[in-house]
Amino acid sequence: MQHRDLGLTPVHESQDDLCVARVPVFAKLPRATQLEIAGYARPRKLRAGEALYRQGDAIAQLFVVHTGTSKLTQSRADGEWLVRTVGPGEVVGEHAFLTGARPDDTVTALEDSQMCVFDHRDLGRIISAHPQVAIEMLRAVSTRLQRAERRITALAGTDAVTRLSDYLLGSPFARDGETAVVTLPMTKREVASYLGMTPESFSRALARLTKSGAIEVDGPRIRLLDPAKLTS
Amino acid sequence: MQHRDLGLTPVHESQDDLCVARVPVFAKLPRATQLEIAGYARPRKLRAGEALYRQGDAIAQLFVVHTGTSKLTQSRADGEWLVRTVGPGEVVGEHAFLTGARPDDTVTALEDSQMCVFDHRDLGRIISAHPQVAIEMLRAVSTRLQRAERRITALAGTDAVTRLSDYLLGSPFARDGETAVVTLPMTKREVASYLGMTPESFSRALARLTKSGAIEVDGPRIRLLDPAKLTS
DNA sequence: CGATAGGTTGAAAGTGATCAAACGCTGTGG
DNA sequence: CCACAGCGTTTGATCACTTTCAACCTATCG
Repeated sequence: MQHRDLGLTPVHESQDDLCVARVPVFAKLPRATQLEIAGYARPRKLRAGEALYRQGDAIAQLFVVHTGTSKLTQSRADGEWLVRTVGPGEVVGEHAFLTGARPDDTVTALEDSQMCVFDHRDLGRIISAHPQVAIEMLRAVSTRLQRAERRITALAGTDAVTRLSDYLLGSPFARDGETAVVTLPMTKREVASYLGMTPESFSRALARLTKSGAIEVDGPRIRLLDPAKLTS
Repeated sequence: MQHRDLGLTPVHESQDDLCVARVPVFAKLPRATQLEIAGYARPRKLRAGEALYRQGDAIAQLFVVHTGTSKLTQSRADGEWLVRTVGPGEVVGEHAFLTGARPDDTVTALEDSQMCVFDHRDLGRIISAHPQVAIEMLRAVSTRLQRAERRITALAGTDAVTRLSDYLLGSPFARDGETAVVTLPMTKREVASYLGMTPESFSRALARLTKSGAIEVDGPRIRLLDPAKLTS
Protein backbone atom coordinates (compact mmCIF):
# COMPACT_ATOMS: atom_id res chain seq x y z
CA MET A 1 0.00 0.00 0.00
CA GLN A 2 1.12 3.53 -0.56
CA HIS A 3 1.77 5.80 2.27
CA ARG A 4 5.18 5.60 3.72
CA ASP A 5 7.23 8.33 5.30
CA LEU A 6 4.67 10.32 7.17
CA GLY A 7 7.01 13.10 8.04
CA LEU A 8 8.23 14.20 4.66
CA THR A 9 5.51 15.03 2.24
CA PRO A 10 6.63 14.52 -1.34
CA VAL A 11 5.87 17.17 -3.92
CA HIS A 12 3.60 14.98 -5.96
CA GLU A 13 1.12 14.99 -3.11
CA SER A 14 -0.09 18.45 -3.98
CA GLN A 15 -3.12 17.15 -5.79
CA ASP A 16 -4.18 14.75 -3.08
CA ASP A 17 -3.64 17.51 -0.63
CA LEU A 18 -6.07 19.72 -2.45
CA CYS A 19 -8.57 16.94 -2.29
CA VAL A 20 -8.20 16.37 1.41
CA ALA A 21 -8.27 20.04 2.31
CA ARG A 22 -11.37 20.91 0.34
CA VAL A 23 -13.57 18.22 1.74
CA PRO A 24 -15.72 18.83 4.84
CA VAL A 25 -14.71 15.53 6.39
CA PHE A 26 -11.10 16.66 6.58
CA ALA A 27 -11.43 20.43 6.37
CA LYS A 28 -11.17 21.19 10.07
CA LEU A 29 -8.04 19.17 10.68
CA PRO A 30 -4.68 20.83 11.20
CA ARG A 31 -2.58 21.12 8.09
CA ALA A 32 -0.06 18.52 9.17
CA THR A 33 -2.81 15.98 9.74
CA GLN A 34 -4.32 16.72 6.37
CA LEU A 35 -0.98 16.03 4.72
CA GLU A 36 -0.61 12.79 6.59
CA ILE A 37 -4.05 11.65 5.57
CA ALA A 38 -3.36 12.67 2.01
CA GLY A 39 -0.63 10.05 2.12
CA TYR A 40 -3.25 7.34 2.36
CA ALA A 41 -5.30 8.65 -0.52
CA ARG A 42 -4.98 7.68 -4.14
CA PRO A 43 -6.42 9.93 -6.81
CA ARG A 44 -8.91 8.62 -9.32
CA LYS A 45 -10.32 10.25 -12.40
CA LEU A 46 -13.59 9.41 -14.08
CA ARG A 47 -14.98 10.51 -17.40
CA ALA A 48 -18.62 11.38 -17.80
CA GLY A 49 -20.66 8.21 -18.04
CA GLU A 50 -17.96 6.00 -16.56
CA ALA A 51 -18.82 3.83 -13.56
CA LEU A 52 -16.90 4.26 -10.31
CA TYR A 53 -18.09 0.88 -9.13
CA ARG A 54 -21.02 -1.43 -9.72
CA GLN A 55 -23.49 -3.27 -7.56
CA GLY A 56 -21.74 -6.40 -6.30
CA ASP A 57 -18.19 -5.39 -7.17
CA ALA A 58 -15.54 -6.58 -4.74
CA ILE A 59 -14.41 -3.15 -3.67
CA ALA A 60 -13.91 -1.95 -0.12
CA GLN A 61 -12.99 1.64 -0.62
CA LEU A 62 -14.07 5.04 0.46
CA PHE A 63 -14.40 7.67 -2.24
CA VAL A 64 -14.33 11.34 -1.47
CA VAL A 65 -15.58 13.43 -4.37
CA HIS A 66 -13.27 16.24 -5.31
CA THR A 67 -14.81 17.57 -8.52
CA GLY A 68 -17.80 16.63 -10.65
CA THR A 69 -21.12 15.07 -9.78
CA SER A 70 -22.15 11.44 -9.94
CA LYS A 71 -25.33 9.48 -9.55
CA LEU A 72 -25.92 6.56 -7.23
CA THR A 73 -28.45 4.04 -8.51
CA GLN A 74 -29.94 0.74 -7.42
CA SER A 75 -31.03 -1.92 -9.82
CA ARG A 76 -34.09 -3.93 -8.92
CA ALA A 77 -36.38 -6.35 -10.67
CA ASP A 78 -38.61 -3.45 -11.62
CA GLY A 79 -35.92 -1.28 -13.14
CA GLU A 80 -33.22 1.08 -12.12
CA TRP A 81 -33.87 3.69 -9.43
CA LEU A 82 -31.91 6.76 -8.60
CA VAL A 83 -30.96 6.79 -4.93
CA ARG A 84 -29.18 10.13 -4.79
CA THR A 85 -26.58 12.28 -6.45
CA VAL A 86 -23.21 13.12 -5.00
CA GLY A 87 -21.16 16.23 -5.53
CA PRO A 88 -17.83 17.71 -4.41
CA GLY A 89 -17.11 17.18 -0.73
CA GLU A 90 -19.43 14.22 -0.42
CA VAL A 91 -18.51 10.67 0.30
CA VAL A 92 -19.55 7.39 -1.31
CA GLY A 93 -18.76 3.76 -0.69
CA GLU A 94 -18.49 4.13 3.06
CA HIS A 95 -20.55 1.03 3.72
CA ALA A 96 -18.17 -1.17 1.77
CA PHE A 97 -15.27 0.71 3.31
CA LEU A 98 -16.50 0.21 6.85
CA THR A 99 -17.79 -3.31 6.68
CA GLY A 100 -15.97 -4.94 3.80
CA ALA A 101 -19.34 -5.88 2.29
CA ARG A 102 -20.01 -5.53 -1.41
CA PRO A 103 -21.93 -2.46 -2.45
CA ASP A 104 -25.52 -2.91 -3.55
CA ASP A 105 -25.51 0.25 -5.57
CA THR A 106 -23.78 1.56 -8.66
CA VAL A 107 -22.07 4.92 -8.93
CA THR A 108 -21.76 6.56 -12.34
CA ALA A 109 -20.15 9.88 -13.15
CA LEU A 110 -22.43 12.48 -14.68
CA GLU A 111 -19.51 14.74 -15.51
CA ASP A 112 -15.78 14.29 -15.66
CA SER A 113 -14.83 13.84 -12.02
CA GLN A 114 -11.95 13.48 -9.62
CA MET A 115 -12.01 11.46 -6.42
CA CYS A 116 -9.78 10.50 -3.53
CA VAL A 117 -9.73 6.81 -2.79
CA PHE A 118 -9.08 5.26 0.64
CA ASP A 119 -8.63 1.55 1.21
CA HIS A 120 -10.44 -0.49 3.82
CA ARG A 121 -7.18 -1.70 5.29
CA ASP A 122 -6.12 1.84 6.18
CA LEU A 123 -9.33 2.64 8.00
CA GLY A 124 -8.28 1.55 11.45
CA ARG A 125 -4.97 3.34 11.25
CA ILE A 126 -6.43 6.63 10.12
CA ILE A 127 -9.15 6.69 12.73
CA SER A 128 -6.97 5.54 15.59
CA ALA A 129 -4.50 8.28 14.82
CA HIS A 130 -7.14 10.94 14.20
CA PRO A 131 -10.40 10.31 15.96
CA GLN A 132 -11.68 13.67 14.80
CA VAL A 133 -11.96 12.18 11.33
CA ALA A 134 -14.33 9.58 12.68
CA ILE A 135 -16.53 12.19 14.24
CA GLU A 136 -16.73 14.10 10.98
CA MET A 137 -17.56 10.95 9.08
CA LEU A 138 -20.20 10.09 11.63
CA ARG A 139 -21.72 13.51 11.18
CA ALA A 140 -21.75 13.11 7.42
CA VAL A 141 -23.27 9.64 7.42
CA SER A 142 -25.77 10.51 10.10
CA THR A 143 -26.91 13.57 8.17
CA ARG A 144 -27.45 11.47 5.10
CA LEU A 145 -29.39 8.95 7.13
CA GLN A 146 -31.59 11.69 8.44
CA ARG A 147 -32.27 12.91 4.92
CA ALA A 148 -32.99 9.40 3.74
CA GLU A 149 -35.48 8.80 6.54
CA ARG A 150 -37.23 12.04 5.78
CA ARG A 151 -37.42 11.08 2.14
CA ILE A 152 -38.99 7.78 3.12
CA THR A 153 -41.87 9.44 4.89
CA ALA A 154 -42.25 11.83 1.95
CA LEU A 155 -42.40 8.99 -0.56
CA ALA A 156 -44.88 7.10 1.55
CA GLY A 157 -47.25 9.92 2.25
CA THR A 158 -47.44 12.58 -0.41
CA ASP A 159 -48.63 12.89 -3.98
CA ALA A 160 -46.58 13.66 -7.06
CA VAL A 161 -47.05 17.42 -7.14
CA THR A 162 -46.17 17.76 -3.45
CA ARG A 163 -43.05 15.64 -3.86
CA LEU A 164 -41.94 17.77 -6.77
CA SER A 165 -42.65 20.98 -4.85
CA ASP A 166 -40.69 19.80 -1.83
CA TYR A 167 -37.86 18.74 -4.09
CA LEU A 168 -37.70 22.14 -5.76
CA LEU A 169 -37.80 23.98 -2.45
CA GLY A 170 -35.03 21.78 -1.10
CA SER A 171 -32.74 22.05 -4.11
CA PRO A 172 -29.77 24.37 -4.40
CA PHE A 173 -30.67 27.34 -6.56
CA ALA A 174 -29.15 30.31 -8.33
CA ARG A 175 -30.57 33.81 -7.97
CA ASP A 176 -31.87 35.68 -10.97
CA GLY A 177 -32.95 39.05 -9.70
CA GLU A 178 -35.80 38.38 -7.32
CA THR A 179 -36.52 34.78 -8.18
CA ALA A 180 -34.72 31.54 -7.50
CA VAL A 181 -33.76 29.29 -10.39
CA VAL A 182 -33.25 25.58 -9.82
CA THR A 183 -31.30 23.64 -12.40
CA LEU A 184 -32.06 19.94 -12.57
CA PRO A 185 -28.86 17.95 -12.07
CA MET A 186 -29.79 15.27 -14.58
CA THR A 187 -32.32 14.38 -17.22
CA LYS A 188 -35.93 14.76 -16.12
CA ARG A 189 -36.29 11.03 -16.53
CA GLU A 190 -33.78 10.48 -13.74
CA VAL A 191 -35.07 13.16 -11.46
CA ALA A 192 -38.46 11.49 -11.82
CA SER A 193 -36.89 8.24 -10.68
CA TYR A 194 -35.44 10.03 -7.66
CA LEU A 195 -38.90 11.28 -6.77
CA GLY A 196 -40.41 7.84 -7.19
CA MET A 197 -42.51 8.52 -10.26
CA THR A 198 -42.52 7.92 -13.99
CA PRO A 199 -41.18 10.50 -16.46
CA GLU A 200 -44.74 11.05 -17.65
CA SER A 201 -45.99 11.87 -14.17
CA PHE A 202 -43.05 14.15 -13.62
CA SER A 203 -43.85 16.03 -16.80
CA ARG A 204 -47.47 16.38 -15.80
CA ALA A 205 -46.56 17.60 -12.33
CA LEU A 206 -44.34 20.27 -13.87
CA ALA A 207 -47.18 21.21 -16.20
CA ARG A 208 -49.60 21.60 -13.32
CA LEU A 209 -47.25 23.79 -11.33
CA THR A 210 -46.61 25.88 -14.43
CA LYS A 211 -50.31 26.33 -15.09
CA SER A 212 -50.83 27.46 -11.49
CA GLY A 213 -48.15 30.09 -11.96
CA ALA A 214 -45.82 28.65 -9.33
CA ILE A 215 -42.95 27.92 -11.69
CA GLU A 216 -41.68 28.49 -15.19
CA VAL A 217 -39.82 25.75 -17.02
CA ASP A 218 -37.05 26.31 -19.53
CA GLY A 219 -35.32 23.05 -20.32
CA PRO A 220 -33.48 21.95 -17.18
CA ARG A 221 -33.94 25.37 -15.61
CA ILE A 222 -36.93 25.96 -13.38
CA ARG A 223 -37.77 29.44 -12.12
CA LEU A 224 -39.62 29.50 -8.84
CA LEU A 225 -41.99 32.36 -9.58
CA ASP A 226 -44.11 31.91 -6.49
CA PRO A 227 -42.54 29.73 -3.80
CA ALA A 228 -45.55 30.25 -1.55
CA LYS A 229 -47.64 28.21 -3.97
CA LEU A 230 -45.20 25.35 -3.61
CA THR A 231 -45.61 25.21 0.15
CA SER A 232 -49.30 24.24 0.06
CA MET B 1 -27.11 -13.53 30.25
CA GLN B 2 -23.88 -11.66 29.81
CA HIS B 3 -22.78 -9.67 32.73
CA ARG B 4 -21.63 -12.22 35.10
CA ASP B 5 -19.91 -10.92 38.13
CA LEU B 6 -16.29 -10.42 37.28
CA GLY B 7 -15.20 -9.81 40.77
CA LEU B 8 -13.82 -6.33 40.51
CA THR B 9 -16.98 -4.73 39.24
CA PRO B 10 -18.27 -2.16 41.71
CA VAL B 11 -21.81 -2.87 42.72
CA HIS B 12 -23.30 0.39 41.58
CA GLU B 13 -21.91 -0.12 38.11
CA SER B 14 -23.77 -3.30 37.52
CA GLN B 15 -26.64 -1.73 35.65
CA ASP B 16 -24.66 0.59 33.39
CA ASP B 17 -22.17 -2.13 32.85
CA LEU B 18 -24.82 -4.51 31.69
CA CYS B 19 -25.98 -1.96 29.22
CA VAL B 20 -22.57 -1.24 27.77
CA ALA B 21 -21.48 -4.84 27.51
CA ARG B 22 -24.57 -6.13 25.78
CA VAL B 23 -24.64 -3.62 23.00
CA PRO B 24 -22.86 -4.30 19.67
CA VAL B 25 -21.35 -0.82 19.58
CA PHE B 26 -19.37 -1.55 22.73
CA ALA B 27 -19.33 -5.33 22.81
CA LYS B 28 -15.90 -5.85 21.29
CA LEU B 29 -14.09 -3.48 23.61
CA PRO B 30 -11.88 -4.72 26.40
CA ARG B 31 -13.53 -5.01 29.75
CA ALA B 32 -11.68 -2.07 31.24
CA THR B 33 -12.74 0.19 28.41
CA GLN B 34 -16.33 -0.88 28.79
CA LEU B 35 -16.25 0.06 32.44
CA GLU B 36 -14.76 3.42 31.62
CA ILE B 37 -17.44 4.11 29.05
CA ALA B 38 -20.09 2.96 31.44
CA GLY B 39 -18.94 5.84 33.61
CA TYR B 40 -20.25 8.28 31.03
CA ALA B 41 -23.60 6.59 30.74
CA ARG B 42 -26.72 7.39 32.68
CA PRO B 43 -29.53 4.87 32.87
CA ARG B 44 -33.02 5.79 31.81
CA LYS B 45 -36.23 3.86 32.17
CA LEU B 46 -39.33 4.24 30.07
CA ARG B 47 -42.78 2.83 30.51
CA ALA B 48 -44.78 1.55 27.58
CA GLY B 49 -46.27 4.49 25.70
CA GLU B 50 -43.91 7.03 27.21
CA ALA B 51 -41.92 9.26 24.85
CA LEU B 52 -38.12 9.22 25.01
CA TYR B 53 -37.97 12.52 23.18
CA ARG B 54 -40.11 14.45 20.75
CA GLN B 55 -39.57 16.15 17.42
CA GLY B 56 -37.98 19.52 18.16
CA ASP B 57 -36.92 18.82 21.74
CA ALA B 58 -33.68 20.42 22.80
CA ILE B 59 -31.88 17.18 23.50
CA ALA B 60 -28.41 16.24 22.30
CA GLN B 61 -28.06 12.75 23.59
CA LEU B 62 -27.30 9.31 22.33
CA PHE B 63 -29.56 6.53 23.52
CA VAL B 64 -28.51 2.93 23.46
CA VAL B 65 -31.42 0.57 23.90
CA HIS B 66 -30.88 -2.03 26.55
CA THR B 67 -34.28 -3.68 26.85
CA GLY B 68 -37.65 -3.19 25.19
CA THR B 69 -38.61 -1.95 21.76
CA SER B 70 -39.58 1.55 20.70
CA LYS B 71 -40.94 3.19 17.60
CA LEU B 72 -39.48 6.16 15.79
CA THR B 73 -42.04 8.33 14.03
CA GLN B 74 -42.13 11.50 12.00
CA SER B 75 -45.01 13.91 12.04
CA ARG B 76 -45.86 15.62 8.78
CA ALA B 77 -48.70 17.73 7.49
CA ASP B 78 -50.34 14.57 6.21
CA GLY B 79 -50.17 12.61 9.42
CA GLU B 80 -47.75 10.57 11.41
CA TRP B 81 -45.48 8.08 9.72
CA LEU B 82 -43.50 5.26 11.22
CA VAL B 83 -39.86 5.52 10.28
CA ARG B 84 -38.57 2.38 11.98
CA THR B 85 -38.56 0.44 15.19
CA VAL B 86 -35.60 0.04 17.49
CA GLY B 87 -34.79 -2.87 19.76
CA PRO B 88 -32.09 -3.92 22.23
CA GLY B 89 -28.58 -3.12 21.07
CA GLU B 90 -29.71 -0.42 18.68
CA VAL B 91 -28.98 3.24 18.91
CA VAL B 92 -31.20 6.32 18.56
CA GLY B 93 -30.65 10.04 18.71
CA GLU B 94 -27.20 9.90 17.16
CA HIS B 95 -27.92 12.79 14.85
CA ALA B 96 -28.69 15.12 17.73
CA PHE B 97 -25.79 13.63 19.67
CA LEU B 98 -23.32 14.20 16.85
CA THR B 99 -24.43 17.56 15.56
CA GLY B 100 -26.25 19.20 18.42
CA ALA B 101 -29.26 19.72 16.16
CA ARG B 102 -32.77 19.09 17.37
CA PRO B 103 -34.29 15.78 16.39
CA ASP B 104 -37.00 15.79 13.75
CA ASP B 105 -38.45 12.55 14.95
CA THR B 106 -40.20 11.26 18.02
CA VAL B 107 -39.31 8.08 19.88
CA THR B 108 -41.97 6.30 21.89
CA ALA B 109 -41.59 3.13 23.91
CA LEU B 110 -43.77 0.25 22.82
CA GLU B 111 -42.88 -1.74 25.93
CA ASP B 112 -41.28 -0.91 29.23
CA SER B 113 -37.70 -0.17 28.28
CA GLN B 114 -34.28 0.64 29.61
CA MET B 115 -31.71 2.79 27.88
CA CYS B 116 -28.22 4.13 28.38
CA VAL B 117 -27.90 7.84 27.81
CA PHE B 118 -24.75 9.63 26.64
CA ASP B 119 -24.40 13.39 26.51
CA HIS B 120 -23.17 15.38 23.57
CA ARG B 121 -20.41 16.97 25.67
CA ASP B 122 -18.81 13.59 26.34
CA LEU B 123 -18.71 12.61 22.69
CA GLY B 124 -15.28 13.99 21.88
CA ARG B 125 -13.73 12.53 24.99
CA ILE B 126 -15.09 9.04 24.44
CA ILE B 127 -14.10 8.86 20.81
CA SER B 128 -10.67 10.38 21.26
CA ALA B 129 -9.91 7.88 23.96
CA HIS B 130 -11.45 4.93 22.15
CA PRO B 131 -11.51 5.33 18.38
CA GLN B 132 -12.80 1.78 18.03
CA VAL B 133 -16.12 3.03 19.37
CA ALA B 134 -16.32 5.46 16.48
CA ILE B 135 -15.74 2.70 13.96
CA GLU B 136 -18.49 0.61 15.47
CA MET B 137 -20.86 3.53 15.48
CA LEU B 138 -19.98 4.27 11.88
CA ARG B 139 -20.74 0.69 10.99
CA ALA B 140 -24.08 0.86 12.74
CA VAL B 141 -25.16 4.14 11.20
CA SER B 142 -23.92 3.18 7.78
CA THR B 143 -25.84 -0.10 7.90
CA ARG B 144 -28.99 1.75 8.79
CA LEU B 145 -28.38 4.17 5.96
CA GLN B 146 -28.03 1.31 3.56
CA ARG B 147 -31.30 -0.17 4.73
CA ALA B 148 -33.03 3.17 4.44
CA GLU B 149 -31.82 3.68 0.90
CA ARG B 150 -32.98 0.24 -0.09
CA ARG B 151 -36.35 0.94 1.43
CA ILE B 152 -36.58 4.14 -0.60
CA THR B 153 -36.26 2.28 -3.87
CA ALA B 154 -38.79 -0.29 -2.66
CA LEU B 155 -41.34 2.36 -1.73
CA ALA B 156 -40.90 4.09 -5.04
CA GLY B 157 -41.21 1.12 -7.30
CA THR B 158 -43.44 -1.65 -6.05
CA ASP B 159 -47.09 -2.27 -5.26
CA ALA B 160 -48.65 -3.01 -1.91
CA VAL B 161 -48.57 -6.81 -2.06
CA THR B 162 -44.92 -6.83 -3.12
CA ARG B 163 -43.94 -4.43 -0.35
CA LEU B 164 -45.71 -6.59 2.21
CA SER B 165 -44.08 -9.74 0.82
CA ASP B 166 -40.62 -8.21 0.95
CA TYR B 167 -41.29 -6.99 4.45
CA LEU B 168 -42.32 -10.43 5.65
CA LEU B 169 -39.34 -12.09 4.02
CA GLY B 170 -37.01 -9.56 5.62
CA SER B 171 -38.48 -9.75 9.11
CA PRO B 172 -37.05 -11.76 11.97
CA PHE B 173 -39.05 -14.93 12.45
CA ALA B 174 -39.56 -17.80 14.84
CA ARG B 175 -39.60 -21.40 13.63
CA ASP B 176 -42.65 -23.55 14.13
CA GLY B 177 -41.76 -26.94 12.76
CA GLU B 178 -41.16 -26.44 9.07
CA THR B 179 -42.63 -22.99 8.67
CA ALA B 180 -41.46 -19.55 9.69
CA VAL B 181 -43.70 -17.36 11.81
CA VAL B 182 -43.32 -13.61 11.73
CA THR B 183 -44.79 -11.61 14.59
CA LEU B 184 -45.67 -8.02 13.76
CA PRO B 185 -43.88 -5.69 16.18
CA MET B 186 -46.79 -3.26 16.44
CA THR B 187 -50.38 -2.76 15.47
CA LYS B 188 -51.18 -3.46 11.84
CA ARG B 189 -52.07 0.18 11.47
CA GLU B 190 -48.48 1.14 12.25
CA VAL B 191 -46.87 -1.55 10.17
CA ALA B 192 -49.01 -0.26 7.31
CA SER B 193 -47.57 3.20 7.89
CA TYR B 194 -44.07 1.73 7.79
CA LEU B 195 -44.85 0.18 4.43
CA GLY B 196 -46.27 3.41 3.11
CA MET B 197 -49.90 2.34 2.80
CA THR B 198 -53.21 2.76 4.57
CA PRO B 199 -54.42 0.22 7.14
CA GLU B 200 -57.14 -0.80 4.69
CA SER B 201 -54.67 -1.56 1.94
CA PHE B 202 -52.55 -3.48 4.38
CA SER B 203 -55.50 -5.57 5.40
CA ARG B 204 -56.38 -6.27 1.78
CA ALA B 205 -52.80 -7.19 0.93
CA LEU B 206 -52.80 -9.69 3.81
CA ALA B 207 -56.10 -11.04 2.58
CA ARG B 208 -54.78 -11.55 -0.93
CA LEU B 209 -51.69 -13.37 0.26
CA THR B 210 -53.85 -15.52 2.50
CA LYS B 211 -56.19 -16.39 -0.37
CA SER B 212 -53.23 -17.37 -2.52
CA GLY B 213 -52.06 -19.73 0.20
CA ALA B 214 -48.78 -17.94 0.79
CA ILE B 215 -49.47 -17.04 4.41
CA GLU B 216 -51.82 -17.65 7.31
CA VAL B 217 -52.77 -14.83 9.65
CA ASP B 218 -53.52 -15.24 13.34
CA GLY B 219 -53.66 -11.86 15.00
CA PRO B 220 -50.17 -10.40 14.96
CA ARG B 221 -48.70 -13.77 13.99
CA ILE B 222 -48.18 -14.56 10.33
CA ARG B 223 -47.16 -18.04 9.21
CA LEU B 224 -45.22 -18.10 5.98
CA LEU B 225 -46.75 -21.23 4.48
CA ASP B 226 -45.17 -20.83 1.07
CA PRO B 227 -42.28 -18.37 0.97
CA ALA B 228 -41.77 -19.07 -2.73
CA LYS B 229 -45.09 -17.40 -3.47
CA LEU B 230 -43.84 -14.29 -1.70
CA THR B 231 -40.80 -14.00 -3.94
CA SER B 232 -42.77 -13.36 -7.15
C1' DC C 1 -73.11 -3.51 29.39
C1' DG C 2 -71.93 0.39 26.30
C1' DA C 3 -67.81 2.59 24.73
C1' DT C 4 -63.58 2.80 22.49
C1' DA C 5 -59.98 1.11 19.41
C1' DG C 6 -58.23 -2.05 16.08
C1' DG C 7 -59.39 -4.53 12.26
C1' DT C 8 -62.01 -6.04 8.12
C1' DT C 9 -64.88 -5.48 4.10
C1' DG C 10 -67.52 -3.05 0.43
C1' DA C 11 -68.40 0.61 -3.09
C1' DA C 12 -66.98 4.91 -5.15
C1' DA C 13 -63.52 8.19 -6.47
C1' DG C 14 -59.00 9.76 -7.61
C1' DT C 15 -54.37 9.29 -8.89
C1' DG C 16 -50.51 7.52 -11.11
C1' DA C 17 -48.95 3.87 -14.36
C1' DT C 18 -49.10 2.21 -18.80
C1' DC C 19 -49.50 2.27 -23.68
C1' DA C 20 -49.26 4.89 -27.73
C1' DA C 21 -48.27 8.68 -30.60
C1' DA C 22 -46.17 13.00 -31.72
C1' DC C 23 -42.87 16.77 -30.89
C1' DG C 24 -38.29 18.96 -30.89
C1' DC C 25 -33.57 18.76 -30.67
C1' DT C 26 -28.97 16.82 -32.10
C1' DG C 27 -25.85 14.41 -34.64
C1' DT C 28 -24.96 11.69 -38.83
C1' DG C 29 -24.55 10.52 -43.51
C1' DG C 30 -26.02 11.09 -48.11
C1' DC D 1 -27.79 21.43 -46.99
C1' DC D 2 -31.22 18.29 -46.07
C1' DA D 3 -33.18 13.81 -44.74
C1' DC D 4 -33.23 10.76 -41.28
C1' DA D 5 -32.55 8.34 -36.98
C1' DG D 6 -32.39 8.49 -32.00
C1' DC D 7 -33.33 10.30 -27.66
C1' DG D 8 -35.63 12.89 -24.20
C1' DT D 9 -39.83 14.92 -23.46
C1' DT D 10 -44.67 15.91 -23.81
C1' DT D 11 -49.46 14.85 -24.35
C1' DG D 12 -53.61 12.01 -24.69
C1' DA D 13 -56.52 7.89 -23.55
C1' DT D 14 -57.10 4.01 -20.93
C1' DC D 15 -56.48 1.01 -17.14
C1' DA D 16 -55.17 -0.72 -12.58
C1' DC D 17 -54.39 0.39 -8.31
C1' DT D 18 -54.72 2.68 -3.82
C1' DT D 19 -57.18 5.79 -1.19
C1' DT D 20 -61.22 7.37 0.75
C1' DC D 21 -65.51 7.01 3.04
C1' DA D 22 -68.58 4.16 5.26
C1' DA D 23 -70.43 0.30 7.64
C1' DC D 24 -69.65 -3.52 10.45
C1' DC D 25 -67.23 -6.70 13.43
C1' DT D 26 -64.69 -8.06 17.49
C1' DA D 27 -62.03 -7.71 21.48
C1' DT D 28 -60.90 -5.14 25.68
C1' DC D 29 -62.07 -2.26 29.51
C1' DG D 30 -64.26 0.96 32.59
